[in-house]
Amino acid sequence: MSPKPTLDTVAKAAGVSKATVSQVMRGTGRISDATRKKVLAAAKALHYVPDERAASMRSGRLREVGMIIHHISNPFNAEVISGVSDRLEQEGYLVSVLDSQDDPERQKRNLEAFIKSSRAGLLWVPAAETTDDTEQLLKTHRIPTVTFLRSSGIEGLDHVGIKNRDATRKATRYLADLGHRHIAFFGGDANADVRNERIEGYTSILDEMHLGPPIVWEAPDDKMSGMDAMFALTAAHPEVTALVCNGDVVALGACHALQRQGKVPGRDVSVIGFDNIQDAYVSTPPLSTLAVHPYQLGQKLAQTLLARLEQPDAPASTTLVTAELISRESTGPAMA
Amino acid sequence: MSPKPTLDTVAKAAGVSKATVSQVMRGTGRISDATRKKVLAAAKALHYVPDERAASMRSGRLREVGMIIHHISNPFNAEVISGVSDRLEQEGYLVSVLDSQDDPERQKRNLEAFIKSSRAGLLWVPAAETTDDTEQLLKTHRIPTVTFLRSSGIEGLDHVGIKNRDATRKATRYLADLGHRHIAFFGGDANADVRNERIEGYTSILDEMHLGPPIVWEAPDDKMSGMDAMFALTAAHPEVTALVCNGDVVALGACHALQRQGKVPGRDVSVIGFDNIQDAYVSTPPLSTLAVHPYQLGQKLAQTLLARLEQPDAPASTTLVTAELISRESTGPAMA
DNA sequence: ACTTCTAGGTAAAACGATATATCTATATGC
DNA sequence: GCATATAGATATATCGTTTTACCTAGAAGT
Repeated sequence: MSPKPTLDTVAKAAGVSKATVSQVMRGTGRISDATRKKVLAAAKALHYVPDERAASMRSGRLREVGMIIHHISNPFNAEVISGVSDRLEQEGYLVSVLDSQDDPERQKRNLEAFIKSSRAGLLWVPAAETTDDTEQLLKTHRIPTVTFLRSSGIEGLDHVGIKNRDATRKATRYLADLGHRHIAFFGGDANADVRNERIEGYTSILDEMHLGPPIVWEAPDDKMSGMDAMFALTAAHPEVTALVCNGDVVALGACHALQRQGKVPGRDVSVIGFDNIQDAYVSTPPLSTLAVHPYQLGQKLAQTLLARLEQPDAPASTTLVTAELISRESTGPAMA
Repeated sequence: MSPKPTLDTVAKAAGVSKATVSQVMRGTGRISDATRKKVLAAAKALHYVPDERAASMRSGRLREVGMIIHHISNPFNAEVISGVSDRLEQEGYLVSVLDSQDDPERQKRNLEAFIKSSRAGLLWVPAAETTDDTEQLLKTHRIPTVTFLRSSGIEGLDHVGIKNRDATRKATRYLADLGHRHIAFFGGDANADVRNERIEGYTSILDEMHLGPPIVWEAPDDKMSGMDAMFALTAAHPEVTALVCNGDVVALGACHALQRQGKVPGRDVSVIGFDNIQDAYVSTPPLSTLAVHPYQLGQKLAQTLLARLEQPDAPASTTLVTAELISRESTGPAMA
């Protein structure tokens, strides 16, 4: 029944002033041991918890950062979140997550709510078709923002991403060294920047090793679609014996398709995924893939935001983390 | 360079008082059309956005609710979140999510941060080993809370759950009707309430149909562990020909184990999962499962919280949604 | 013409914290 | 012994809103 205790409540109970209580709670060190104990006792007894809203309003220090990501259910993202939270919690920040579901409308609503609620900064995976007015929103409100995985059209934002070009170069060269001569790039959405970078890496190796024209095949990023797209690809290009994929999920879909055709991934057709999700190594056969450590990426992300908050006017930074090629059983030498 | 615009900024620009601007922004309808237009124009020009913190402090109305869930990456949970958000956004609430990772320590930190930041209410999946002091925290601060999926030890909280007992009764009877005589319950953690309810349903059918003593087998909730546990189960109980599982993931793990043993799920051993995740119907063979519609569950959840916020002193409610049996190819008649 | 009502607007207090300036003893310097 | 530090506590202004009560004109009623 009693209303929420405030500084005043505690002050009265301890027989001191509000100012004193405030100083004790923040540990400024200007208060004597005797009164400090008194105040702490009173605070504990009343279950007093300071109201962050009031504190942040007056002090101008925000202690909460937001994340807006395209798919909260993606296991990779979940690991990123955990890396971010661990690092930012150390500095006393709370990290709360919004799911845009890769929907520009929803993302805009998220962003508007985000702005109203005054957070210190934003970690953001821009939705696929982010509209200009959404970008405008971020620009005019000058929110400290770090994008990750995907970059935005906005100048001057920090970014943490993956060395995509590098990664697919590694994967493609690996397949070529195994003797494959007809390698396709499989999966993803045509107008995605990230995918284009990956295709660039793939194509560059093809060029360097004179392996003919690139074969690039689209497929939405789920298993089912991956399977269907793979049926289409094998019909159109029966000569293909190796796949560099835009993601593990779609790669697993492709493997399924192969199996339904009586082929064995890793023997008849080699498949390399991207992401190293858990399913990649419990599938049959285990999937070769390009692995990025999402937890570390999350920590890097947190680090970048902290630096930005520290120095709001520093020039924008771009950090790219390398992907490592993990060879499992879905890849093997080309058959003679 | 200009600092963030406030009510005052807009008021000066429009040549009216703060109070007037405030009324226009909230649409109280007491302001004439002429001045309203003036104010709105000024607000737009300055990109003014009200500060939720100040507003909520004064009005006492909170417009943000939090969710704390055990695994943000679970696709089922992601769907729940989306149902919750859609419903609560209609009422002008922002929904932000924290991931406890099923870790009691992290959950407690989440909760403490949550309390400081003053949100209207909490949607909560209690972590597996939730400690007493965590529960105490919620109780003493009287936060409007709805638990879901798992229930807490706290009296008087609303709850939205699944008719677990009912679901596994359906599944077990279905298998028995297919002629199976040795049905095991597979997966989950020994001391989980939800699992116990499911085991109860399973056992009750065994009793009614005189199918011998229950066989209950533990397994952590990932594919790999499911596979390993299944090897152990077949070794210990070769007579088992059907499985009621505690989740799809673990069920898929079991199917894998069967395949590695040269057996065919649905022919040699029938398997029923729980959750109906996307993988369940793109696996080979597609997995029979108990389906709960997570989006609808989310909406129900939002509805329950809204009702609680409306009537803080209403008696606690419990809502259970039914799970539907979806029969796919991982189940079939017992072999003669 | 005089009261009474109402519409449209505003001043000022409040929400719960922090920050700044100020106050009062007591300790210190010479 | 007198000025001056200094430590410990406090009064008060402030952050950006909402709310309440009040004010002022012109409209309406008689």
